[in-house]
Formats: sequence, structure tokens, C-alpha cells
Amino acid sequence: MFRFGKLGDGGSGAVNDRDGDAGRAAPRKRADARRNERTLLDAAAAVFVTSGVEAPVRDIAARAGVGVATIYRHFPTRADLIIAVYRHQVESCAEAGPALLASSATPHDALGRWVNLFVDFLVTKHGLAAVLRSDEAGFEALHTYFLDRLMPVCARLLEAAAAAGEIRPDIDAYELMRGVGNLCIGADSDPRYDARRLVELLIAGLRLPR
Amino acid sequence: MFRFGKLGDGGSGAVNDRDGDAGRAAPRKRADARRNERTLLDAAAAVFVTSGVEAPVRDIAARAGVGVATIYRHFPTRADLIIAVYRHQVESCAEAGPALLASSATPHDALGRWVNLFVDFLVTKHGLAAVLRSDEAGFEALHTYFLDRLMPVCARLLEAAAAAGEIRPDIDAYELMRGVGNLCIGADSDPRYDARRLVELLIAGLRLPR
Amino acid sequence: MFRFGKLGDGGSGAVNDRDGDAGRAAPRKRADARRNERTLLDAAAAVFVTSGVEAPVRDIAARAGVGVATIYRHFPTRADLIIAVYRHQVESCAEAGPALLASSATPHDALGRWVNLFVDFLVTKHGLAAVLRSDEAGFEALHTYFLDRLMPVCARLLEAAAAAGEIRPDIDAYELMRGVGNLCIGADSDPRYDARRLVELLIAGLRLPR
Amino acid sequence: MFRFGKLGDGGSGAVNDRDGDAGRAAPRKRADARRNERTLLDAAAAVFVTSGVEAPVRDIAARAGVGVATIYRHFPTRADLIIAVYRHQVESCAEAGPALLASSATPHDALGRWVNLFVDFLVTKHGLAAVLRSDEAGFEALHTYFLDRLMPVCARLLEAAAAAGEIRPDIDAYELMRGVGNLCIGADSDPRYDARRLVELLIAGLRLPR
DNA sequence: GATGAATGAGAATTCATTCAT
DNA sequence: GATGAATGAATTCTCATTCAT
Repeated sequence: MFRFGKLGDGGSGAVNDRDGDAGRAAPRKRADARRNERTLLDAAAAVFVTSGVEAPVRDIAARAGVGVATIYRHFPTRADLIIAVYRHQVESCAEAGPALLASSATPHDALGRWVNLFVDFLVTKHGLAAVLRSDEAGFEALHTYFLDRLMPVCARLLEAAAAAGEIRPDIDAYELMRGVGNLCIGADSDPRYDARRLVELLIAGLRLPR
Repeated sequence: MFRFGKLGDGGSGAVNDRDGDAGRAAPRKRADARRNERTLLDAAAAVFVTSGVEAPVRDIAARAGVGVATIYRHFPTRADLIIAVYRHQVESCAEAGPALLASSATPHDALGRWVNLFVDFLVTKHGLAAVLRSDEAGFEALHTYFLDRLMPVCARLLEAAAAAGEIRPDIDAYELMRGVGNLCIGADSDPRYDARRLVELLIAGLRLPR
Repeated sequence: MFRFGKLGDGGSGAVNDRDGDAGRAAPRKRADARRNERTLLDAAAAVFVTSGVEAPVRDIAARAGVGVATIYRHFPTRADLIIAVYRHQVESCAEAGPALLASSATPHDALGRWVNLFVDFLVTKHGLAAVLRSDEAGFEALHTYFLDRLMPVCARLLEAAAAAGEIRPDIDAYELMRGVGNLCIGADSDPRYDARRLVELLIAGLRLPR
Repeated sequence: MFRFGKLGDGGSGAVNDRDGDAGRAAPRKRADARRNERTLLDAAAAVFVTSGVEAPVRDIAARAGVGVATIYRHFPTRADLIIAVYRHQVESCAEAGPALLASSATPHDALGRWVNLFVDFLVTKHGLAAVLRSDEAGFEALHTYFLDRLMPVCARLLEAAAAAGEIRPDIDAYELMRGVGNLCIGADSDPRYDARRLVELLIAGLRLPR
């Protein structure tokens, strides 16, 4: 089955080489700032795994061996940090959509596979799903990013399946993704709960009664 | 469709008529305390609606017009308060199970209706679903209460449907309820998200391929 | 060795039959009030043993099976309660002074025995010694009572010993009692610490170099 | 008579010159933090004098003109703060032991002088003696520090005196220090009570009857 | 640019004491 | 007289965020 492709960073490790803005030669100082940002992202990823995405800023700074203010400089908002940490995986996920559509037997099948990818991603991110649906101010950026990037992909798959007459047409991508996200909340801390199985049910439920 | 019957307190209002059982047993003095407890429950319900079930104790006290310690006297633990606030509705929900099983066309149908009841309840309780799945110490009592009361009902319906060959037999009541609960998280604050529809999908997904 | 005589209540049990103010026939209601006061004193004594004399008022009320206000009615101040609880033993101690002086070989010997009595009393009263030296407002009554009752007795013994040329004349009763009281603080909770032995040293130290 | 040597800070004033060891080791930035820590220690010392070592954290912060969290940063535990405040004096006291042994006429004499030092220290520290004997959790560090540092010194003096046949051999350093400590409780707030005199008695009482 | 010290608002919880019934 | 419910002050501790160095 599809995995988060080229990266293989199963949810913890190094992330992000920051948009390849190869562009104009960055001023010298950028070198260590860049290194710093990288360190920060790795540290954040690690802390997120153990303490969740709402972990105290201080913990992340400590892990990275930098001062807290450094985090604020690079990522004014917690959402910015979260986005940066997961950007690669989100991108991979987004890119996987069309590929799956092309390679799967049916659109509904592709949809199921793609959603599995999304679930695999979320389930391993302690607290991400929860914050993804939080309405606390300051997370709009996060919502926006995830939605902007993934919703179109999901919508595409839904349309295809609907067009093929495989699924009910009355559900939209936003709602589906929100539902899937919700089903992933707390999935990592409860051995009696298997988010994947429930999501499978949800996708199965989309099927039109043949 | 079934509603929370006689009560009709759609998630905010007065709760708890606490021993309407006129009985002599209760000491007289309770008169004002009784009134106060009631006030407290109403205030809590109201605050829960706007600020979620994790609202500061102080806010609830203020809303009720009492001192904080009064809350602690009546409800030593936040879980106690939450349980008290929602007890009636939980009971109603639990009692509705067997009735639905008897009155519905098929067990799967009964299951769907019952789950709808549960969703109707949760969706209006800002933050309840979230706290229900929280693993923070201090909420065990809450989990226990909900689970003890509702899981058996759900299990009963699942068994019936499975026995009738209507649904897949590989899902248990705990997981289903958790899933449904999760789908309700944040449902009240997002107009684009309809938990009922998604839960419907989930239940539909249980169906065995004819 | 001398004990707290007739009483034999080694620090816990029932205390106080409240000044036998046999006087004029007390109004009827007094009967249960009297009983109540007695219950209260027993309860207080018991709680003092386990939780110290600074135990929460509520605990004492609970133990006595009465409301907190009842305590306040009978004993407006914590000091009043403490005094009432220990009155008998303090009286016994006070009365033992002259008797010891008469029955002992020398005044210094009598002093030692009497101080032992005082120590036996204090050591078993969790926290009494501490509160006895506390300067918190509200304990003056307590200090006053203890001092008024016991200091003269101690002074008498000191004088006799000084007059007999057995001890240094430059220490007064107040200071000695305070010292002894202090040595008793916390004695019951520390197995490595024996207040009696230290007090013995102190008394020994009074001796004039022969 | 011996005093707390070079310091002469009779119980209130400036404490702690914290690494006067110019060394390169300490990072530059500490400049203001250092000043702050010093301010904090001075403030704490002052507040301790008036309100005792159990004074509310907030009061200390206010006195120092800093936020409460600043205290927590520097001294996570109240015990840490107390230790820091008194460290110098404790050290001086500890160091004085051997010196006194060498310079005094007899070991018993040295013991008396050393104990006087200890008393001088304690008597001026409102509440220190009380907390020193408290069994509340959170003060172990404090007990440990004081005991670790001072008990061996006291033990040494006791042994020497015992070896010289000057004193009774049946008292150990822990008990003696505890007793002396107790005698100092509340000594500063009671003009009729002179802890020094009583301690003197205690030490005199150790003497073997010639 | 980086640092990490300082800030101060917030939330929980406990008890002595008063007061309506 | 008795009750025990209500009060509300007091205290601790934690973090996100800012700012002087």
C-alpha cells in the first residue's frame, strides 16, 4: 500500500528542508538561521510525538537547545510551527491523490486508499486531529493550510467516484475530511479503538446501494 | 423520529428534578440547598453550552451567583458536575434502546435510530464529546458513567443486528460509540459539518453487502 | 512515678465534665446542650490526637456528629475549645505541684518530677506545644490559661529549689516552662527524638555546681 | 565570642555572593539574572524576618519587585529558597566547629560555643526553627541540607567531649541539635524568653557529675 | 539575530466563619 | 438552640509571550 512516499519519515524525524527557494543567493547570516530552523522543526516533531502538538513551547525550545524567543521569531504562531513540521507529509499526501486515482481499480477504491493515507498520517500525530478541529483562535492558519491543500484532492476523488456512480453524491470533501479527522482523535492512546476500521466503515457507507 | 422524549431540554436548560420522590427520607433543611443545586446545574449547563464542559469553575459559580466553594460542596469533582448535568439525558438515551428495538422494522434500523439519539445529545454539548475521550485523570468517573450506562444498550442493538445478519459482526459497542462520539466533536460550532450525516454513513457502512 | 492521677485519660479519651457549676437549677434545655458539649469535647480530643490541635473545625464537627456552628456556639474560639479539652489535665498537673514538693526528697527532685508530668502531657498532644508558643492572634486565651494555671506552680518549685541552694536562681518559671514546652514540639512524630531526655538535661543543667 | 565571621549579616541582609569565582564558565547573560537572584534573596531574607519562612510566595515577589514566576524559576521549591538564603550562614557555622575545638579550653567548652553560634543563627530566623522540625513534605531538602552540613560537626564535638570524659555519652548529635533548634522556636518574638540561656542550661546538663 | 529572564494572568482548591431556616 | 449551606479570601503553581542584553 501507498506510504508517504519518498520521505519515509514515519511521523517523528527530520522534516522540512524549507521550500526550495533556491532563488537569489540568501545573505550569509541565513546559513545558521536555516540550520536553526531545521533543528527547531526536528525538535518540535519529536516533542509533538511524545507530548502532543500542544506541548509547552518551552519544551520544544529546550529540546532544540535554543531559546524560546527563537521559536517565536521563526514561527510567530503555534499553527505556523505545526504547519512547518508537517508540511512535507501533507504535501506527499496531497500529491498521492491523483496518482492513486490513476492506479486504482475504481475511484471509490482510490478514495479509500487515499483516506487511509490521511488516517495513517493523523493517527501518529498525537493531538493533531484534536487541534485540527479546535476553534480556538490562532489555529485558523492551520485549518486553512490543511484544507487548502487536501480538500481539493479529496474533492477530486469524491467527484470521480460520484461520477462513476459508486457513491452517494450528497457529501462534500470538507465534511468527509472533518469526519475522518475526528475519527482519528485520541486514536493513539486507546488500544480498544481502531480509527482505521471506523474510517473504513465510513467510506463503505458512502457506497450507493448497488 | 425519537427525541429525548418528555424532557425536551435541548441541551441548555433546566435539568435534574432530583428526588421528585416526595418521600419523607430527605431532611427538611435541604430546601435552599436543593434550590441551589438546581441553580448550579442550570448555570453549569448554560456555561457548558457557551464555554464547553471545561469552563473555569469560577465562571460557573459566577453564573449561578454563588461562591466557588458551593460548587465543590455539591460536586467535588468536575466529572461529578458534568454527570449531574447530563444524567437525565443519558438515562433517557439508555432507556430508549430497548424501546427502539421493539418498535423498529429491523435491528439495524433500531441501531440507526438509537445512535441518532446519542448524536442529538452529544452534538449540543459543547466539548462533551472531547472530554469524553480525554485521558486526563479525573474524568474516569465520567467515562465510566457514560460507558456503563450506554455501552450495554449499544451492545444489545449491535448483537441483534448481527444476529439478524444485517451487519458486520466485527465491530464492538465500545469502538462504535467512541467513533460516534468523535464524529460529534466540534459539530456545534461548524455550520459546514453535519455530524448526523456522517454518523449515518458510519452506520450504513456496517451493513453487510447484501 | 506520678501520673495524671485520678483521671488516667492518657491523652485521648473522654474529658471534662464541665465545671460542676452545681449552682441554681439550670433551665431544662441545658440537658441536651450539656450532652452536646461533652460530645464535642470528646470528639475534639479524639481529632486532636490524630490531626493535631489545628485540625479543621469541620472534622471535629463531623466526628461529633454536629454542625460546625454548634462548635462556634460553645467555643467561639479555637483556643476556648483547646482549653476546655485539656482543662482537667492541666488542673491535675497544677495540683500535682504542691503534692510533689511535699513528697519528694528535695525541691529539685520535685521540680524534675513535676516537669516530667508536664512533658508527659504535652508530648501526647499532637501540635499543642507548637500552638502554645504560636504568636498568632487568637491564642492569647490559651497562653494565658496555661500560664496562669501552671506558672505559679512551677515558680513555687523553682523558688523552693533555689532557696535550698540546689539550683541557679537566675531562671524564672515562665522561661523554663516555655523551654520545656518547646522541647516537646514535634516529639511525637520523630522516633529519633526523645523530649523527656532533653528536658531531663535541662533540669539537670539548673543544678548549681556543688 | 565567635560570630558569623566575615559576614556579620545578622539575619536579614544581603546574602549570597554566588560565584564570586570570576571564572569564565558562567555565560555572560547572567548579569541581570544574577542581580535579580540577589534581589530575590535579599527580599526573601527580609520577608522571612517579618513573616517567617512560610510567608506567601507572592509577598516575597512583591517585596523583590518581581513576578512570582521569577521566584519559581530561580528556586523551584520553597526549601530551595530557604537554603539559598541561609547557605552562607550555615556554612560559616559548620566551618566554625573544628576551629572552636582547636581554640577552646576543653571540648565541652567548644561544644558550648559552637551551639551558641547555632542558636545565634536560628534565633534571628523567624520560623526557621519551626519549619526545620516540620514534617510537611517539601521540606526534606531543607532538613537534609541542615542535617548533612551541621550534624557531623556537632557529632564531632560531642565525641570529643565524651572522649574527654566531660559529658554523658548517651546523647547523639541529632537529638541535641533538634533540642537546641526547638528551644529557639519563637525566641525572637518573646522578650521574656531567652533561648540562649536555656540552651546553656541544656549544655550544662550534659556534664557528667564531677 | 539569539537568548532566556521576567512577566502576570489564570485556574484550582481549602477552610474559617457567618447566617438563613 | 442546632444545622450545615454558602461565602470568599488566600495561596500555589503554570505557561504563553515579551523584552532587555
